[in-house]
Amino acid sequence: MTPPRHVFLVDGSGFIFRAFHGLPPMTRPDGTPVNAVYGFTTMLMKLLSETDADHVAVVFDTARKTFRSDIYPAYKAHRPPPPEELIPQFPLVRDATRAFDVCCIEMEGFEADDLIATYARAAVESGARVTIVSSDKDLMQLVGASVEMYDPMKYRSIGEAEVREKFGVGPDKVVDVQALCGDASDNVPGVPGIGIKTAAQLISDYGDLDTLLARAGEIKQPKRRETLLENADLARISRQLVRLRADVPLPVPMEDLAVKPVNPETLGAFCAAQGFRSLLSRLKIKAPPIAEPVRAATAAPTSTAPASPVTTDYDLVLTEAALDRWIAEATKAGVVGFDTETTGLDPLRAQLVGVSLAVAPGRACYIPVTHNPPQAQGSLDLGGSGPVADAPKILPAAVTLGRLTPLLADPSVLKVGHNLKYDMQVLAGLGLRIEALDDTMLLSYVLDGASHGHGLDELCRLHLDHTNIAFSEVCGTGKTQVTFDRVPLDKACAYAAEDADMTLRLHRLLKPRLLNERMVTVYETLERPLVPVIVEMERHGIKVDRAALMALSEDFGRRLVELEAEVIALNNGEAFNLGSPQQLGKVLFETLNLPGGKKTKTGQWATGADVLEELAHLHPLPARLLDWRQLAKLKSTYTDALVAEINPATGRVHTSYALAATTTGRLSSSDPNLQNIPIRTEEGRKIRHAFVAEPGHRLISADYSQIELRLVAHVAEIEGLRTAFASGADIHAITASQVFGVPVEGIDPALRRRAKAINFGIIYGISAFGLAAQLGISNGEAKTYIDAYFARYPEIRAYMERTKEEARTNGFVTTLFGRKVFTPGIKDKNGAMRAFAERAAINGPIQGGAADIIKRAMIRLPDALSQAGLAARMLLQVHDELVLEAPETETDATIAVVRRVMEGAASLSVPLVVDARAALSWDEAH
DNA sequence: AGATTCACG
DNA sequence: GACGTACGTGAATCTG
Repeated sequence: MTPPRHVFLVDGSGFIFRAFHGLPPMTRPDGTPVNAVYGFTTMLMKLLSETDADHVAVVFDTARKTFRSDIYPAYKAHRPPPPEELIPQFPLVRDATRAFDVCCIEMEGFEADDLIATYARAAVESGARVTIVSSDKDLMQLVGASVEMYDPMKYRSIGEAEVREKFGVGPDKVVDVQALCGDASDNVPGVPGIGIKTAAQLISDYGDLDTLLARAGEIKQPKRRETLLENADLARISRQLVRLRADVPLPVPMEDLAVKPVNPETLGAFCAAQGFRSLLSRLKIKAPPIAEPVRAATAAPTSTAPASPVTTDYDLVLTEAALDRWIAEATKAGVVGFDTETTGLDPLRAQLVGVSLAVAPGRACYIPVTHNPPQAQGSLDLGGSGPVADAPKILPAAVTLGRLTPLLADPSVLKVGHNLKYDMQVLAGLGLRIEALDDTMLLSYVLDGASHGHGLDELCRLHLDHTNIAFSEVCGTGKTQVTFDRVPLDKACAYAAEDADMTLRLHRLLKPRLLNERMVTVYETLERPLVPVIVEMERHGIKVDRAALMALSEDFGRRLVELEAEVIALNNGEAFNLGSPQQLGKVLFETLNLPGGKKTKTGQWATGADVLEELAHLHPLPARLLDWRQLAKLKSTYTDALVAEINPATGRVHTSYALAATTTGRLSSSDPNLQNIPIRTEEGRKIRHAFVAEPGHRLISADYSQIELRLVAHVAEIEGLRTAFASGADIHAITASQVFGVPVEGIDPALRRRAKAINFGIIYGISAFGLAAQLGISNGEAKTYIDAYFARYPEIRAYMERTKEEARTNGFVTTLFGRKVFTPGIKDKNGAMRAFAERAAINGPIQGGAADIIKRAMIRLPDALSQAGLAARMLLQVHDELVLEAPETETDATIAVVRRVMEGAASLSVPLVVDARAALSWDEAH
């Protein structure tokens, strides 16, 4: 028997819980939930393929009762039973472990952590290194010279430095610190009032817990001294609870942990039974490497560079013949991974540098279009000799683009990209169009929502166990960063071809999931067709009146100076930074001694607008400061910033819409954000007034009236609201009348305002606290309103319960178009977290449904306009509003088409109503 | 980098 | 009984 050299101890129980909460729900064909099993299986597959460990075990907890409950009955006693969907997964995870021919270890009366401690000790004593696969902080006490931890979900190693970062002390003192600060999630009491920071300080000062407790009388702070003296026993008990036992008799001898080669058939059978088809296909791809296991090699590389599952064959295309071969191959395949490389991130300014194509996994090429590799110093090289002459010669751009154009336009060849919006923008600048496209970013977004990001690198790590070449590795960072056209061709090829290759591989994995996971409709009718529409909107941009904005900036700047002087004067001439909430808090509540100060959760004085408004009754300073803040915000975020965003080539402002960013399916806008242009105040509207139409044109603003409340009425089937909407009258007044039992004519503005606030509250998953804060009334009063509302519209309560239940069962809720809005935290043991998730779940179908409807309208609008012979262009989307620019002579006809398309984008049990107007500026059109 | 504040729907 | 809350975003600024 060879002694172990590197032992892997996997915390199975810990992983199950994290995977369950961290991964979107998945079910086997028979309905058994398997998301944690899937996460576990991929994790183990990855670990085993990458590590040089020669001994591996997965360690589990058994029953809830352990020796610790004898010491302290409350230990972990408050934990709720595991979620129902998790229970069937416990045995399956053990099956998964056995499918890899890896040992499962567990023992009555001991936690997995104690077994891990024991095996780690045994391994270290026999001279081996140990890696504990877990992120559980309770295991951090075991870290040492030969023992490290590895967090399998964050791909992060935890050594002494990371432990010190977490606990403020080295691993040997972790137990003492935990004994003092306790652990709420395990019900370890600790010493009341002592948190992790204080505990670390105390242990650092006194060396260890026993010394500290013996000398507690010397502590200066009276409060701290007393609690320590009083709770010394509690600290000692806590230490017993957190200290892991390393002396458990080994249930399985160490030599049994020796790694055995995986039997692909056993593993394949298991994956097939669970419906893990993506893993199955990966197994098949990996068939040769598995037949000759990576870990059989004694000097296997460490985990940083996982072996690629298939051999890669990346070709740098420099001749017309090669280019033609690749294009022919792509055409024959009918599907091609596609990516562009450019000189920058802004697609309107970036230059195309090269294009990569992938025709099969591992088979890809890079076609340079315009490269300017760095010239050797001092060599201007006009004579054709020297280093530059040795650089490979690329095809003329006109030839390359000429050959690519028909491929891109060919509707029978599917171009698969990742965030194709970007590539389409760049190509559009060269007059190239793409027909027939799929976007892996959008596929990932509709399938997995916000459970993880949708960047190419992240998806490759997640689904393909592959770490892409980093952009920074190719182009450098900071001052030494170069644009892609300066990168040597071989390096550029390796990077660019990989992106196209990985995109195609992701597509093979993600596209088939659409059908199983019922996402075909959302992807095909809402997401994919929106891409070219957004491309056009972004490229077109909107005109802003530069002179008007600059004049506003100056005006705001002058008034800011005046206001600052006034505020300083009101602070007895004492200068401070008006933009610093911290300094302002001191001025208000310490210098001026104003009452009613609240603290934020970090212990700072809260100085939000609501606080300042309250204080305005007592002192002139807060009101001045509010004015200052408003102008400072408008100047820095809008007037100054927007002028800087004007594209010199077009004279217009071009925002960027994120298509895969929000949890609910909405778009978001950035660089600059044109979805939060001011409107609520008079000063703010001046900024909106600077968004204008070109000469001879008009801006048209068309917005859905009350679309979210209409969706509530429809989705929750609220009869009272439905009839109210059908009548076409003022919805908030009708609500007020129905809820408060007053005839509509008798509704005063205050009552209407309350009804309006409740209507909004419903959309947000109402709470008495939230409504009270909104209306400035007591919680109790808010509750009576909500009760009255529920009494009048009983269907709303049923909807809320139904939606929460849907979220608990599935892990997501759905919109009327079938979009999934994931609801992480819906089963969190923390009540506040859970309540938050519940409100988000209630809001999901409403906000998401409205997002679906306007997306559908946006997709239909361009065709509808051109069929009507209208030249109008869509410029902006602001969630429930579309902004268009139309020739002056066509405004009425355009409004008619826009209204028809928007109102007809969905057929609900309540009418969809659109308000639309045309004017010279956005302010007047809205 | 995180917290705070505030602009929008 | 206390806790911390309205839902969803992005940008600027201060601070450690």
